[in-house]
Amino acid sequence: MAQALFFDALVAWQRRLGRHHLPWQGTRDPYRVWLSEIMLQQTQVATVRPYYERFVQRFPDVRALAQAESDEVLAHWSGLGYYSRARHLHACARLVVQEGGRWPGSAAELQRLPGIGASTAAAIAAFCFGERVSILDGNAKRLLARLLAFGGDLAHAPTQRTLWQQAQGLLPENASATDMAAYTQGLMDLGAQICTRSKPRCPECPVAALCLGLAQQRVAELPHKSRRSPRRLEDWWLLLLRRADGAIWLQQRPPRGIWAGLYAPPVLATQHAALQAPPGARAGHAPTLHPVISHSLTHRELRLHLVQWQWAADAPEPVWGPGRWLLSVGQPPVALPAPIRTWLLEHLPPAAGAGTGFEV
DNA sequence: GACTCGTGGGA
DNA sequence: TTCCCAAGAGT
Repeated sequence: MAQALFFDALVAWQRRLGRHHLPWQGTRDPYRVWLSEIMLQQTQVATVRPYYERFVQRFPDVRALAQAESDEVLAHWSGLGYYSRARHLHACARLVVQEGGRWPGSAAELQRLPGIGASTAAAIAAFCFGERVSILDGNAKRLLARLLAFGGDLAHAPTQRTLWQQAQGLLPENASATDMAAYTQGLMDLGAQICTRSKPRCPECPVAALCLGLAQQRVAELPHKSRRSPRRLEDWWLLLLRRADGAIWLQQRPPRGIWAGLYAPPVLATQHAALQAPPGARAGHAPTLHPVISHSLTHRELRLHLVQWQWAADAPEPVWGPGRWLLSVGQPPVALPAPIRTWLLEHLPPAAGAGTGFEV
């Protein structure tokens, strides 16, 4: 197919009808572009927007981020998911600051930094430096699979590499820096607005005349991806130690696995263990069993059983550590898993001096 | 290569 | 309800 026609048509369309007012646009500051790309990994624009705004307000540049405590960085990521992104983000910021605050100037070098893979590196390099490299995010995969009538199974890595080579081949040798930025944004915008997963708006597509998938009437079946994740069911027993003033004991989770590094009630493996009065509980008081919370992750379906015990006024700190008592989820922000945050918002006592309206 | 890692939205 | 998946990367 005619590569130059596609590139030029997409650039022109992006300038006229693409998105230009997202919070992370209108800058070539690698810090902001990088931050947005990390947040947008596997996460929709509408979800990211408020997180991005809060994050840049608190951490306006890479030095501010590098100097922050990891707990506070995680707290600002709380609810966004895939928390290893926040850990890598923080490590990456410290590496960049170590290098005098200078970012690598190419996609190949960017990709060596933690949390930056091939597609994110290409996005940053194209937006900030106009480098002639192609992204291959979910939008680009879907769009290019249809455009090229590429029927390979995208669940397989070799197939993705092939598509990436095709994507790279669509870039004109003499593509300018500003065109590369518009083109890269165009891939994302066309995928998000026109070449959508279901009900693509082909009549409005600026490259419909070039689309092999459309010509072959295969748009609905492309892209092809096998394998769906089996989701196994797990029961977690959460120990809610409640102090007389309403505070709840939270324990920092281990550095690997689900909710790594976040704060949550201690998790016990069995119902039996959760129903044994923990040391420090008020004698003679039975536990309260709260309604089960169902929470689904990519590979698991969690059933969270919350078992609440009253904490004796004269008891020492709980033996489960490191941890902390929590009276309010508001200020300062705390790194909580989403379902735990939701539950605490309903069950913690109203904030002292309530009515500020910023408890979330 | 196959798994793992969150959360919310849409069909 | 159930499934897919969204500006993917690390192990």
